[in-house]
Amino acid sequence: MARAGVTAERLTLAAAELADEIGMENVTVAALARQFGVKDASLYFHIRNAHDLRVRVALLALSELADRVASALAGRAGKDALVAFANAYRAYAMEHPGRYAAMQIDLDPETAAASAGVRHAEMTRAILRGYRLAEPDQTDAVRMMHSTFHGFVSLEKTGGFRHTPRSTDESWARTLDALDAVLSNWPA
Amino acid sequence: MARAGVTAERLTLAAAELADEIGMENVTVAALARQFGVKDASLYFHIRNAHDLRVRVALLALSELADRVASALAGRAGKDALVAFANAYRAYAMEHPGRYAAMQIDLDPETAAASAGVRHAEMTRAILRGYRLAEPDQTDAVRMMHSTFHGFVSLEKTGGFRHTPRSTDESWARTLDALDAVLSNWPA
DNA sequence: GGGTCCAGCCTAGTCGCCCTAGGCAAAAAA
DNA sequence: TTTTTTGCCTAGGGCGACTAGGCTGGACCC
Repeated sequence: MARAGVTAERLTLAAAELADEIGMENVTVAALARQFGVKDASLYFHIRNAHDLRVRVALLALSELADRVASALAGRAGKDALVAFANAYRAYAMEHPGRYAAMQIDLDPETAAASAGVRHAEMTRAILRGYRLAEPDQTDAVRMMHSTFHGFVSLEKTGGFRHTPRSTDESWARTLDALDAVLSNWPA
Repeated sequence: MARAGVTAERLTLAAAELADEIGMENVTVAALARQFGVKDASLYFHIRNAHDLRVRVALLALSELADRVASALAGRAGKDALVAFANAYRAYAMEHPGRYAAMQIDLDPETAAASAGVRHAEMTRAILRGYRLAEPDQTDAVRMMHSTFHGFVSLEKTGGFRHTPRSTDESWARTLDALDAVLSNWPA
């Protein structure tokens, strides 16, 4: 019998693409097996279980996102860097809704510590160097930034902004202006 | 055979409480039936299907949250109102993680239009009256506010802030200060 | 009080998914 | 070539979503 050449990496990538097409909640071990022309039981040689698969997709997504943010950030500083970061983040979420959804599962601490989430956090802090914030304001500002980005993207995707005609692109741009303003003048 | 007295309302409430205890993703029709000492098939007389149940829980949660925000807001204005709104929002999400998770499913437009989400939106706009913002800045500001609240709560819950020792309560308070500052001085 | 109706429960059964156990053949190693 | 490992298979159990069809307790009507 010809072997399908399944590996954990190929499974993870296929799961990520499937997630972007049909939604993460519909990515099942059985559906994935079908894509490879293989029985579902066979996949358990490569992944531990369904949760393991989701974690792998989340880690892939975190790493891809960190890469995109990193290259968007190259050579920029201040508001320029803030906007580049934010746009890279939102663009990734819009292009890859399934991967973005996968990123939201909570990883156990050691997995999270070994993930690209760390690079992500470092880049966020790097942006704030342009705004000269000392601790603990810096941590608070990082958290606010991240909250704004994630909250906006998440509400946009679940239709939380649909009831108003205003363009979400415009609102996004103005939100970034506001964020820049408050970071430049962080209240005591 | 003694009747269990199941109604759609009681099912919805029980599902909401179950969600807060074991997580929305574990609220199944079968589990709910067990709580009522009834077979799962029997529940289909009261709810259309599993999705219908989730929508009912979401609507219940939206309505409860709108009530709490409304009473928190009574008699307040300006930053006072902003903080009261935000704290009511976050407190609800922390007390009722399952209900909060249920709120995130996307409702079809007409259901959403008939939901308490509308009251919620009105109250958000009411807060902004204290900051004297005209359209379209008002809409942008509403979106930013909502993004910040939802993003913060959501990241806090999925452990996105765990890698830094800083108290999340403190960060939350400072984030609200920052939001107040930027709303008071919205960039042109 | 007896008959009718039907809401509210039931059993039985289908299907899809998750996962384990054990078998067999192809590919790789010895 | 022989042995080992690897990658797939079939079979099967458990659980959840949902449908079809049957029984019954209680409300209403005469």
